Amino acid sequence: MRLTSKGRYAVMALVDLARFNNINPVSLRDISLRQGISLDYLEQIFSKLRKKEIVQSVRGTQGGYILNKRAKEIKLTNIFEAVDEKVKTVQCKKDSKKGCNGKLTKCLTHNLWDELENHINNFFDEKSLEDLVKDNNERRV
Amino acid sequence: MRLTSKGRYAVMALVDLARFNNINPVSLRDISLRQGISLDYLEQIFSKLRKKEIVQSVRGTQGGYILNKRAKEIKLTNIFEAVDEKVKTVQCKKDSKKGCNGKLTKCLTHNLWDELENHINNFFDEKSLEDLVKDNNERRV
DNA sequence: TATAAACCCGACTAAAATAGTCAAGTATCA
DNA sequence: TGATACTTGACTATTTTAGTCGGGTTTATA
Repeated sequence: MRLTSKGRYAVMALVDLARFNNINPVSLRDISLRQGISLDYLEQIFSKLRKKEIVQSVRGTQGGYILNKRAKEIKLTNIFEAVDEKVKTVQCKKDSKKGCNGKLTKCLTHNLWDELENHINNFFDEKSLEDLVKDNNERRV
Repeated sequence: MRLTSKGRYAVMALVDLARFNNINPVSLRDISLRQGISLDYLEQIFSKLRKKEIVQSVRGTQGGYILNKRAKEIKLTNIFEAVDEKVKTVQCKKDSKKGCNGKLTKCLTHNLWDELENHINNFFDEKSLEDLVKDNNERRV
């Protein structure tokens, strides 16, 4: 099991963005430099974040992105969903040959993966962007 | 983030094995048929489980595998570790250019991934093979 | 003692996913 | 009008995954 870079980058970039928010739009170029993430890749990621209304874009010079909601209201779940990073455990539904979708007796561990998914998602549901920014400021002091 | 088949298969196979334990060794061929997992792939997986002393092998005709410990003592953590399925979140240590290993100011989200890892590992630490077998028997009734 | 069942081991490979890159735009400010 | 920055979609190299394949060795049993 691994978390992909896309998800990590999305969170890193948004924490970066959240710190500068309410002042001016932040350009991807700046985030790219500060966080060491490829600009082109960031553009892909922010395109998704914008479509899911997590950020707003400001075009033109001095443009960039701003948060579209308060940091408190943006949960990690929302971020991961936006960039297609979801916890996948069982594939029972997709392919009728594998997994257990038809037969009641199969998939001895189905329940387990469900539980695990819930466990992880609870963690993501509870953490907001604000929490991360705060957490960061505290450690900085 | 996804859980790979190797980890899922390992758990499925061991639950299957645990149900028949204390009677005779169970052959991979049987597990392969019951669980729909490629025999060759199972052999790879069980080779790792054996090296980590989770199962014992019995060679020759009528051979197979048996658990090397009581089902209660085999935690999911042990299984995942054995098949190299671990929760990977941050790569800070490996590559000195990326991540945050040197610099104190980088990696705004380092703490987060640590927490997440702990959260998931707690789940795996608590679940034993016995729990899964029991859980299964209950639902079967 | 021959044979078949089963484990053992390492190399190979096809397919998918990931992590980007690249090119050609459009909008806006100064 | 030029520079900055977002927008979009196609392309691609690399890595990982999920196996396959071909050869072993061991051992019960007929």
